[in-house]
Amino acid sequence: MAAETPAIPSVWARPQREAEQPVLSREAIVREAVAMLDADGVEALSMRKLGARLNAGATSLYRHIATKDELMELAVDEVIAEICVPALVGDDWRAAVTEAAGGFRATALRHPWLSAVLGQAGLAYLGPNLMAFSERLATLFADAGFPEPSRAIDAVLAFVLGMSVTEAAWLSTVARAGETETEFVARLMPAAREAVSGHQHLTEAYAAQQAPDPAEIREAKFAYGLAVVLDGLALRLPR
Amino acid sequence: MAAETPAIPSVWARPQREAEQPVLSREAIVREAVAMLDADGVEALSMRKLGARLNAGATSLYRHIATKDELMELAVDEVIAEICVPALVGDDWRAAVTEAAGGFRATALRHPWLSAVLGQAGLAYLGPNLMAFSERLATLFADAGFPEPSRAIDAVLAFVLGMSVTEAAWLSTVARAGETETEFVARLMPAAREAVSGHQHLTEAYAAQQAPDPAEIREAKFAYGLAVVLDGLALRLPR
DNA sequence: ACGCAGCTGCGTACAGTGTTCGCAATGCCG
DNA sequence: CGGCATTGCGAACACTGTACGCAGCTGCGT
Repeated sequence: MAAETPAIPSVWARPQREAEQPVLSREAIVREAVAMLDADGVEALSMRKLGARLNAGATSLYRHIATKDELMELAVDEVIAEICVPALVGDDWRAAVTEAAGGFRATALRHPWLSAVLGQAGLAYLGPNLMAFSERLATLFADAGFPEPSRAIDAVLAFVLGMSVTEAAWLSTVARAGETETEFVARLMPAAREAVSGHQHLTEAYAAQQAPDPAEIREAKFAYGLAVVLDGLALRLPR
Repeated sequence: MAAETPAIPSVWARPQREAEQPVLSREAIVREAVAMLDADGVEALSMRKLGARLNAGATSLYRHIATKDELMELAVDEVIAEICVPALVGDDWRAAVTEAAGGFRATALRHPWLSAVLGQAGLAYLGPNLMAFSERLATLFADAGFPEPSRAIDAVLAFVLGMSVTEAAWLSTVARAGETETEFVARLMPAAREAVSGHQHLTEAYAAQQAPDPAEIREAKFAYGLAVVLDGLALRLPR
């Protein structure tokens, strides 16, 4: 086996920073990680693959990031920034909260891995974007006149998170199967019928919901539940 | 290197089914898996370790279980069985729903890995115990006279799941640190103060909640949010 | 202008993961 | 007693996250 050519030292021989790919940075890593997570889900993200996408070795990433878990925290905070919480205009706090809740749901569905990560690490993150999100929510509820804004926030966030977790997990399963939601539902029908057999109310419920589009059902569920929560909160407003 | 001794065939030489440990069965595997998950969390469960705990090789488990994901589904359904939903007596549906919700939360906190798994798979499982749970909830809400029982169920389940996910993830983090909740809170204080600095309402909220026991705060949050949801649902009862 | 320190990238290596496959042993049934 | 289906298992494969030490580049102080 011949040794490699001794590599004449020349400017032209040197690779000149690999096609001018900009340097590895924490921001670039997080951005690319989010892209990979969006594209192929949480189990498709490995340090080696991520490094390859950035024209870098796997272990180079560790110069900018302590551990994969930390990378996940950063990715979470990155997408949290997408949610926008409107300020309160007039006294229509319901509209504002509804928009914020819808924004959270939209983000969770756009990045279905988010729910899985939150399930493992909770909302205990201290990232700046999550903090800003919470603060905007807090001002919203405080401006609306709620006596215990943080309690109200916790209630609506719990509902929104629970809904989003369920929906996102379902969508991930559908995506893994590589089918559309309607196809998947059709293919799951036999097993579902079998599972609910012998349970009277469940069978009725299954028979009842026959909307053309499963996405509409999900959206209606979310709207209904959110309205319930907001109604409950409204009772706690002074006057 | 000498070959092993040729193993004289004798009754006494044969291991006689390894200390009379009962045979490997699906139920035994799931039971032990739940025990390991409870003890050391979701990342401590590996097929090899699980096999070792059952005096078996890792790959022997695959005779009874198709894949680790399937094992997780079985584990989830196993612990779901712990939640008991009371039947409706009289017209006090709030008490019944509150008890069911509390049961869900208690189970989720007793098995903190549950939320992590549900975060990846949602409530889309079709296990018999989950089905029975849903059916009992459905009869409860139907008996209470709700026009759309499944909508009501979805709303309260979303809230309960969201709360439980958050709490369980927090508790898992605390457990990984190997401290009590109060210790961990104390150690996290500086970082938290730093994170909320510059956010007026958050700072106030942090200053406000100074209960002696963090567990009490969590419980109060849950009770408050659940009351909100139930109030909202009550408005949807006919009459 | 030069030397040196520190930062960045990376190849190798390690311990561990889920899962497949072929082989051995066992228990059951005719 | 013979054959068969089931069960357990060791080895192997393709991966994973990450520690470590070495190379090269950059920029600073003198």
